Amino acid sequence: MENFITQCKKYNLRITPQRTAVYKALMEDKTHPTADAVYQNVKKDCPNISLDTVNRTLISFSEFGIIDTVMCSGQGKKYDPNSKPHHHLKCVKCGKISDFYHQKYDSLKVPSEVEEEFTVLNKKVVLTVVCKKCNKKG
Amino acid sequence: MENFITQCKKYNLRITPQRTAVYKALMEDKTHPTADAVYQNVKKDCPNISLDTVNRTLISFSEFGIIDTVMCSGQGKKYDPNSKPHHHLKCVKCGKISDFYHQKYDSLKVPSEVEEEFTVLNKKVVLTVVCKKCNKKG
DNA sequence: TGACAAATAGGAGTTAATCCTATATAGTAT
DNA sequence: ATACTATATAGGATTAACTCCTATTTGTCA
Ligand SMILES: [Mn+2]
Ligand SMILES: [Mn+2]
Ligand SMILES: [Zn+2]
Ligand SMILES: [Zn+2]
Repeated sequence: MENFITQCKKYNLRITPQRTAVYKALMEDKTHPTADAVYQNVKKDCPNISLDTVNRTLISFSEFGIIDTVMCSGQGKKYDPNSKPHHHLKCVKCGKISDFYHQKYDSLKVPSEVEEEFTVLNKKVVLTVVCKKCNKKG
Repeated sequence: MENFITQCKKYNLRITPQRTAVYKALMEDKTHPTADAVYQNVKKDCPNISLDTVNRTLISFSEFGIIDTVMCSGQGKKYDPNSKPHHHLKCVKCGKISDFYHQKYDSLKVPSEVEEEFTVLNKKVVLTVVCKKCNKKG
């Protein structure tokens, strides 16, 4: 919790009851929750919180790297027709996903425990980033 | 294109003009398109195709590993409050994302070209898979 | 304690994605 | 070739995720 206060001060985020409740709910969450799932949890502590506030809070936390995004902001699912071995940069602000090529990453071995249990269709390294353009903006 | 026919036969997908057109459009696409973007491209060849068909086709292609998904099926963006170094298994059928821990992956170095241009908030290896449950179903 | 920018609730609006159903068609057997 | 049947399709309806809007409240700092 001290960590929360430190982070908020660092990024000039006001310490509101809503933000605190969202942070707490996240710290207890071992899943990969959707905004709505977080909303449902937070409501226990903070019954009047709005879904919009939860969404805004999650977005700002992710933009500062306090939490990671699994699927990023933006409109619609995205598909990847590029079948060459490659890796991804995913901008947490604008949602853009760019390819990069890096041989050292191509040769990663899938752990055998995983291969025994799952059919692996694709593997890549995904870096969550803030891109140059978005860095300039704010 | 022979590849397309091979894949379709392998998975018992009928070779329809719509499916062919979607495949062609994907092979020419160097971006990470949304279903709607694919739809707009395919319409040039195939003006009467419906968005629903494009969506279904993309989902089936991704389920067979013909293309990869960047953001997966399912409802809503997902956030990740787990701040320990870990990696992801993303089931392309049910959309579930599970954590796995694998030390060899934790120590990946970010290429310096990337670090110079981007602020890196997080890095992980993401494996697109079909999970055990979904494998059984079909 | 007062001033002000930041944050919030709640509802409206906007898209993406899925579902539904009647029609069409690809593949296969005759 | 022809007929048959499961598969696939178009197009519209519905659902649900997300964002935007505006009046009101609240945290922070002087
Ligand atoms: Mn890619
Ligand atoms: Mn995770
Ligand atoms: Zn960006
Ligand atoms: Zn699954």
